[in-house]
Amino acid sequence: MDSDKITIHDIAKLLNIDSSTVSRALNNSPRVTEKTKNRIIAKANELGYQRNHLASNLRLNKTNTLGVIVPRISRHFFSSAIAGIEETAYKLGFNVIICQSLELLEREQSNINTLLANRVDGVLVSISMETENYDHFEGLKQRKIPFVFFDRHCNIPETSSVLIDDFKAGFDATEHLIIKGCQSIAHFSGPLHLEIYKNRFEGYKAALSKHNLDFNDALLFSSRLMEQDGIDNVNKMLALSFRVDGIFSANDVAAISAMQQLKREGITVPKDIAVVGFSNETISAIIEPSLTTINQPGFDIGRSATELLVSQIKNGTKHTTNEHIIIHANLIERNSSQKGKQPKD
Amino acid sequence: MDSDKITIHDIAKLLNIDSSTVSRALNNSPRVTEKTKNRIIAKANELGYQRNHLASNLRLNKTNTLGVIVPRISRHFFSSAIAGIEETAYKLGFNVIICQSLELLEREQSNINTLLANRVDGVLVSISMETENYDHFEGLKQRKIPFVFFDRHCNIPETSSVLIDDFKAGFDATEHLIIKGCQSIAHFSGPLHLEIYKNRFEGYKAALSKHNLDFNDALLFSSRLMEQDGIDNVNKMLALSFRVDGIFSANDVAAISAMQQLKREGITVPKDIAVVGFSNETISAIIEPSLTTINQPGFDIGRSATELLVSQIKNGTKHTTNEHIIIHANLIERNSSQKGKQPKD
DNA sequence: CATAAAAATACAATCGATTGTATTTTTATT
DNA sequence: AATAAAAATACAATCGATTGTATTTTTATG
Repeated sequence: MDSDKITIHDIAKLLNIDSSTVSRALNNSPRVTEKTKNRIIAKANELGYQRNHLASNLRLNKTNTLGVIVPRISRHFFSSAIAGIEETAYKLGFNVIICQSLELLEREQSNINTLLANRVDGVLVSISMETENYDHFEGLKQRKIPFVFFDRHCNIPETSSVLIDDFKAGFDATEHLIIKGCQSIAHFSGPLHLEIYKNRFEGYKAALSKHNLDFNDALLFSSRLMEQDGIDNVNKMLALSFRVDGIFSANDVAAISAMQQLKREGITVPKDIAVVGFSNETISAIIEPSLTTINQPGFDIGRSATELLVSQIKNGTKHTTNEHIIIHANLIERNSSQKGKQPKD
Repeated sequence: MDSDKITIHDIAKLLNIDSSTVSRALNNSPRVTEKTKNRIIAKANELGYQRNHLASNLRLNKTNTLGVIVPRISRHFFSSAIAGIEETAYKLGFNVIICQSLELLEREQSNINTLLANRVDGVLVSISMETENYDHFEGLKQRKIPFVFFDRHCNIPETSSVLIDDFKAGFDATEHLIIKGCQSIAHFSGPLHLEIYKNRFEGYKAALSKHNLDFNDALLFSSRLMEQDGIDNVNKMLALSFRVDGIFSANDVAAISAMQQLKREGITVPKDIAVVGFSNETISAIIEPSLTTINQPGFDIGRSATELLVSQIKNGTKHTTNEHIIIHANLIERNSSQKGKQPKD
């Protein structure tokens, strides 16, 4: 009945053998005969034995736990990534502790302390918008706790990451607008000290350049890409002395609030101004016009980052890894960029 | 330097006292003098001591971990609830393991096994749509692991839950439609074996009854309330021999896909048919027309459920609790229900 | 059959914190 | 100063699994 109180000692006693043999058998050690192994496993199943991870982990000095730091769980991209992380982690025998930075550097630091106190075996991080200073990751390095950045990474030596090719995605998004006929394309960027936004911006410039369009400083709007920022950007943009006919926004949230503000101002998307977003939030397929955007496969990124992290944990500290995995992100063409055509469903 | 390797024994040695005294001091036991307590605490801080929870938990036979089972992390309501759970749990000194059932009974059962194997101290559950059979919760009961339902609960004796008043919310939503002028209101329900949907449905009927409208069986559409279900429901509804002028959907997802299908069919919301949803997904404020809906405060529900669970854990198994907390859910009036008026932003 | 080599299993310490019991130290009382 | 009572601290076992070393059993070989 009290099947959760069964220990290897109980099994040992019932079988008249030593608990060390039971332990070895259950860990499939070659030091135990196949025959006794089978007896032990049979008895363990019969009793409903479940290994006590606390004891095991204490002895082995590990926790089998991964820490995750994301800006915000409720963002679709991050909740998908977490789904991928959890699923992969459980499969590989790890638990997961999730922390939100809420885009605040201070909270990100305290998250790391929480994870340190919990002695996690490794950490997955997508940094906050405020993070320009990476000192708080030194604590992890010192204690030789491996960590992997996903999506929002930073350029410090000897770290690993799982990313999309933000340069290419920015390029694709911008080129798409150009092909659709845009000549004067604004870019709504996030903080440019973050690699992802820098790279998307570089991609934007490269696409302009390829198509012989000049980059105009006045068309770059950098913000935190919150809802209000999309509105503010549109207002600033409309105050310019020349016309804009396309917007590439580095996230969907700002793209959508921008579209709404444009509508309020009597400007038609995509006829007057075409819009491309980034991330493929659930809502983007549903609003009208539906939003052309870059699909960031959150689940895959989470899975891949977890696999990479666990492989680093298993390899031990033999070599400080510096691996970078690129996950493919494709453009999803919807109505907000169909310049010249009437949007249809 | 190796501050994560400091143990109570190190402190004891340096101070020439016994490790048991150190342990007691750090746990603020009255058996240690204030003076030595201070010396010990000072030394612990100096060395950057952090308690090894594995060892402590092994001895105390607990994990300080809560399990959470939700249908899907990426649903806005659940990710908000999880945010509330995590925040509260960390404050109270607990970690959290999150599992997704993906609305599948089988996965829900295996989630419970995962949590059992991890020896969680308590579980928070929002059951899947498939769950009609509650045997898998028996395992928790047998091992005296307390669990609290939140939002999607079930009617088994001796359990606790944190809910909104679904009856009242259903009543409010329906009455709102009636007040706006609807006379023939369809209800898109979830599986009626689930308490929440049953109660919302009862609220719907009660509102009709209060306003002397007959309940018509043909206007009840029960489904899993996925995107496709909203579309299917609309099609069935339009095939009826009489006109419908309002829809109360038990979630936003189905409400939104229904609105889109209505639009495709050339029916105007809210003029021809007014719509009220349930849950206040992020998207609901953004689509056009914006969706009138019931706001379920996910964060608060998560917080409250966690507090309840932890109090049960701390009380031990002295008495099987049977507490039910009701969190207020308010109607958010938006454009989709403004019958007779033109929707505006 | 004897004996060395190999295989299988038992013994015992360990991970770090906790806690009942035993011992030492301090305080109070005469 | 002696002694009992009380307070402070030390000792040692424990939680359950793991693992290096020691011992026993089995197998192989002459």
